[in-house]
Amino acid sequence: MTTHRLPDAVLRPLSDTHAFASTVERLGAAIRLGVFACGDQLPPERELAVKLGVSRVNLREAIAALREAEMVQTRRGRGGGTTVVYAGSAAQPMDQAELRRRSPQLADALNYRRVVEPGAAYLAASSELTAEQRDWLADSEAAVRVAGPGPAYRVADARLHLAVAALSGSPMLIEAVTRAQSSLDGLLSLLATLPGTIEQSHQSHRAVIAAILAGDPLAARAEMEQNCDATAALLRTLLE
Amino acid sequence: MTTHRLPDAVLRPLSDTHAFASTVERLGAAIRLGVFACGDQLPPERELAVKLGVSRVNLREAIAALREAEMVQTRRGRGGGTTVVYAGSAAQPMDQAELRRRSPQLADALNYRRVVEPGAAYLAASSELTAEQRDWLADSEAAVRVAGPGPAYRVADARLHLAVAALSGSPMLIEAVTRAQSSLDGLLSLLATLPGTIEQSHQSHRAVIAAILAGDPLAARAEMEQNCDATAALLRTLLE
DNA sequence: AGGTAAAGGTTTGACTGTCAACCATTGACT
DNA sequence: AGTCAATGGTTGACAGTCAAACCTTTACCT
Repeated sequence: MTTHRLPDAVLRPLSDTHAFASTVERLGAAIRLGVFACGDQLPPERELAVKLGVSRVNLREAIAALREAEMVQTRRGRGGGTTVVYAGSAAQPMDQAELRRRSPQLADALNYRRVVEPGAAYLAASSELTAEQRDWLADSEAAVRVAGPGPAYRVADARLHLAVAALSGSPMLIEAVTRAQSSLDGLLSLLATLPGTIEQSHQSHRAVIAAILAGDPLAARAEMEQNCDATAALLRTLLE
Repeated sequence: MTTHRLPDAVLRPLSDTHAFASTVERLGAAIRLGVFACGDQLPPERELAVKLGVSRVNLREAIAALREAEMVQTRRGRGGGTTVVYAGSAAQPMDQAELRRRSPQLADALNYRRVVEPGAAYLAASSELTAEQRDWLADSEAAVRVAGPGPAYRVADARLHLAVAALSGSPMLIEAVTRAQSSLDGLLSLLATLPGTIEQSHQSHRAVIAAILAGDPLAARAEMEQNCDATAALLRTLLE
């Protein structure tokens, strides 16, 4: 029976070995992806610890690590807190060695992304959006167009994709898109410097957002698929 | 700026507070979903602990819990081990109270499933499948047709869907489909007793598998979407 | 100036999970 | 019968995690 492959396919170690490392990873990803923009303040530690589901002690260790990496600054006292600094360029594009080493996971993430992001776009287009939500989408799209090449572009792009995911209204899909964007961050940063690619992406984004705002799920999905395919095609050549 | 919603959408507590509970959950799900069929032996504890990424002590506690629930039996000594018994009917269909309580999560899981399962079917249809893999698919589909209504049907159905996911070759998608199936298990068990529904599913499954074997990704996805939509339509009426 | 509130910083003790080594039981082989 | 090997069962030391209480710093308000 070939069915015996199922256990090996399904049973996997839980990635979350150490709460500390996992928190560094998640918080770092949130900052790199622009969930917190440069200059933003993180929520107070007590609050953030609850949101992340870790103890304050551990969250503090994680923040200390990010401070070490010069991604955040901390001020004490009333009105103090932890401030994001230098967001975006903290994601150094991968070098060749790392690319080759992580090639299988990256290829997987590209496939995954091609499934979940169009799915999120589909759902977002199916939803009744409030005026505020429509503005958010439009603003995010405009921000991508305004951002020049480089880290700023990458951050704006991630924010747009996460906004689409958020408007899908599905927590499981939001998490999925976040994971995909996070896994591919180093890779997508490589594309953020190619003006030709960026111009193409602008059109693609415009089409996706227009379809979502028009309430056309199939079109939104198709356009998002095209967007993923276009970037994936460029990236796969780097993954030999 | 409405963008301030991003942090709340993205930052979520990690569900995996206790390794023990999490292991019971994952192992139990694997058994309920038929990853291990009734009569199968689980791998030796030392091996399984590694695969699940938990200590042996914790795995043992989890197995003890499953033994308490009469889902497995354990024999000591050489050739001994833990054997799955009673697989499938251990998933009691949810009652009204639980349905209403978990309604939001279930609705989310239905959406999620509608994205990831068709995506997995698409990828599986895009892959070059070995003869063995093609047989696995065909056998899984036949097993669903042979299974009568009730728990046996639910298990065979889950195995088929997981097989499709496994053949997508994408670990991230396999995990996604596993999560979706696991979240919806209690709900889908409710449908496993309706002969009309089952007959409809048979045709749907046949179409999905045929499209995958024919190497037609778009058709495979479309058919899987129809399958998800059909069950979701029935289930959503239960989620008021 | 003084008080208060809001933040980060620190300490402590209990709990949980992990790891490694060892024990006990059973079947299979010689 | 005797031995071995594979398996589950048990224990104890160590490290990670957490919750809660407390300290320190700082800005704002009166």
